[in-house]
Amino acid sequence: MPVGTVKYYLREGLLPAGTPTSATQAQYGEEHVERLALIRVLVGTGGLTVAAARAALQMIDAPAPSIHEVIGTAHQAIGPEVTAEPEALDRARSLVEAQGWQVACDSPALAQLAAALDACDAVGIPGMERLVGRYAAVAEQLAAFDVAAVPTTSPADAVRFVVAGTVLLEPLLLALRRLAQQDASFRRFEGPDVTPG
Amino acid sequence: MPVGTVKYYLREGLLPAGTPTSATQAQYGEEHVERLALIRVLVGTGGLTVAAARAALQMIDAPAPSIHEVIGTAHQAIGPEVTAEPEALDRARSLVEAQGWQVACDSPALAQLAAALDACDAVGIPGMERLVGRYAAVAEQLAAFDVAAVPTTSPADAVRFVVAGTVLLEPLLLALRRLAQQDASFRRFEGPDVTPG
DNA sequence: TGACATTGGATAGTGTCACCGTCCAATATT
DNA sequence: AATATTGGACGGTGACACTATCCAATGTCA
Repeated sequence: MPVGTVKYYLREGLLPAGTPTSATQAQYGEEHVERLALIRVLVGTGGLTVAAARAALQMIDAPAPSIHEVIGTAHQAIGPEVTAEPEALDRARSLVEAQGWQVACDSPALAQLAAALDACDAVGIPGMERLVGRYAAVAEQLAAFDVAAVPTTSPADAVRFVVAGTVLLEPLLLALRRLAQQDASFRRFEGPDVTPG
Repeated sequence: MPVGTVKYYLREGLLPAGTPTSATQAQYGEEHVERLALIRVLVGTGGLTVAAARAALQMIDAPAPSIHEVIGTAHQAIGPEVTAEPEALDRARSLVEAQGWQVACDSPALAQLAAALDACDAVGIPGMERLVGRYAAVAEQLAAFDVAAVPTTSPADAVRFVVAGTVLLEPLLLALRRLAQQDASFRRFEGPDVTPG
């Protein structure tokens, strides 16, 4: 990892300064190395901006007492900032309500859902209602795994898991979906029989 | 939509030029408006770069005969370019094999999966094996919906659906997962009883 | 002890990306 | 004929994640 990048992360407050031993020297420990790995992963694989990564790391440094709160704050810090029309938000809210989900009515994920629905409408994806229902059912399964996997050993562990998991399992999920799509399309369109010709 | 942006898309080859009626005039039709909406959605909500969007649109303009091929090419065009170590790639491949999935052995989604797995390792997410297996099962469900929903009315419709669906259903899925997480964490951590205190 | 390399800190520069502003000449419009 | 609009070319802008340069102070080694 380039030195300049480390300095940049120090400057941006992602990486805490070492304990200074003199005017031009500071001591860094194992914790700093782990922190750097976490930053690289959040910014690199997770695709977070450094601002979002800073917010995420601050949550890890100062864990909120309630894990439910942590998840909400993590979503706030991590998710892309999306603005949606009020009526689109209402649609998203009613969809969530139809699923029987309890979510904060000002959650940024609602705006993200609203924007995604609007986008699908704009290009006219056929059979969206059915698809959304099934996606919601699947999302519920995923969330059950995620939340069940949150360690209860200590608040710090829980926060770290929530932040890292929320960010890192997204690319994992998308990659798996793509691979599964390739398999499914192979089964459906290439089939067991060779393409005639 | 600002005029400058439209000009930019024209310059970048995302939007085909209108039929010129004179040296300083050109005719645009409904198709161009639809195209603009598609572009906005791909680069806005879908988060594609203009280069990726151009590749995606080129697929729509010149549909490959086989839909399976289209999906592969779409993943190539749309997905982030990720490089992974050979051993990480092998791990991803063996995971895919364990699922019984048939995928092209050079699919970019494999590199994405490998990178995601490496990232999870780097920060030490506990219980990854179980989680990955469950995520894979869920991804299989999703892919089944997706592929079953591909219209067979015409190759053009199919390609359009695949490209738009691949891109747009990702933010939808992520938003739904976040909302479902909030609900699940509410149920687990806030519970039916009010926090004592 | 003295030459040299390294470090921390500050500052400014780089490359990329999506987009926006400006200009000009040619054409519509009134 | 006067004015407005358009297409096209070109350069500028702001955000972002770095990256290079400089300097003074310190560490290291002969």
